[in-house]
Amino acid sequence: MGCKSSEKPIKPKHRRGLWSPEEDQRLRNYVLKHGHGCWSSVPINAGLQRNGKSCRLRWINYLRPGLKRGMFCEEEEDTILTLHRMLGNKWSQIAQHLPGRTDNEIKNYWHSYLKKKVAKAEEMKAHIKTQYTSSSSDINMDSSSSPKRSAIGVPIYDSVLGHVGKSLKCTDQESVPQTSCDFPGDQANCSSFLPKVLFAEWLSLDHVHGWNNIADSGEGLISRSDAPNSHNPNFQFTPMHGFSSNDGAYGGQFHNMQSHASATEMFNSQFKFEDQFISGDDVCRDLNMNNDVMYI
DNA sequence: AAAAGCAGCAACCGCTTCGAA
DNA sequence: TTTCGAAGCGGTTGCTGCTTT
Repeated sequence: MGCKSSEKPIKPKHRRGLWSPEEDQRLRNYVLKHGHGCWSSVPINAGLQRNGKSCRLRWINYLRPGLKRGMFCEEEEDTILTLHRMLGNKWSQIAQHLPGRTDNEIKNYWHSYLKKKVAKAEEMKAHIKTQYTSSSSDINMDSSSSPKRSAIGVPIYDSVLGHVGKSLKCTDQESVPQTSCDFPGDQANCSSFLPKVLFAEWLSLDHVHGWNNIADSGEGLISRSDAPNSHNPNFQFTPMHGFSSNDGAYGGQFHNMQSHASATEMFNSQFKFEDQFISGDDVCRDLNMNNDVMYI
């Protein structure tokens, strides 16, 4: 920061509005050739009648190489929903976990589509809830099989009915029906099959692909026997690739977690699932955490 | 066929943070 | 320590194209 440009900007009249292809070309050529350096000098040097801020935005949101254009795929949608639930409107942080997507794009997508989808699903869920509470005698609502408990390990918008089946990804091929809960009546069933805890969100790709490293570094996160393999159907990765261990919302925190207490604190401060706000105590009570290793 | 309404997206605005002087 | 300018970020606006009436 603190770019000290020798050329003092002489209050030029800045063009506004949509960018023309020529402007895009100029900016692209300039940045690719020289780098942006100080954004306020970019429009001057590139011969654009825009302000630096506008150039920066145009570059970041549209011209930057590697940007994905077009529809969001299912995985990306899930990731946004999950991260939004955890982080709120931290679009830039969310964008960090979606390579090729910009914060602006994600924000727009949220406002124009996902927000409504979530709201609709919540509405639906509320409706279902009222139906169940009015005829709950045949539904086992004890703590071990209630949707609340099941939801603990699934920081995904399981209420987004369109995603219930997809997001929850019941991975136990043998014992779990391959249903996607297509109709409301399935929701209770489906939740009872949910894997109990999913911590994949806190893992970086390194951790996903390099369990040896974790063990070798003594930075036990999850016991090695629980590493994802075919014998461990409860283990699951969500589509959240790229969670870095030090800049991610949880990566760093989780790795620095030194005790049950701090884990609880983190849960308490960060996790709000659905309309049931589950405390970290609730979660940790069900876990056996020792020496920085979390057994599931 | 035309007007009104709506949705999606790009861009702008204003505030905050950060780093250099 | 303070000041200033640049960058970053999230909220909002406004344009455009599509759909509905």
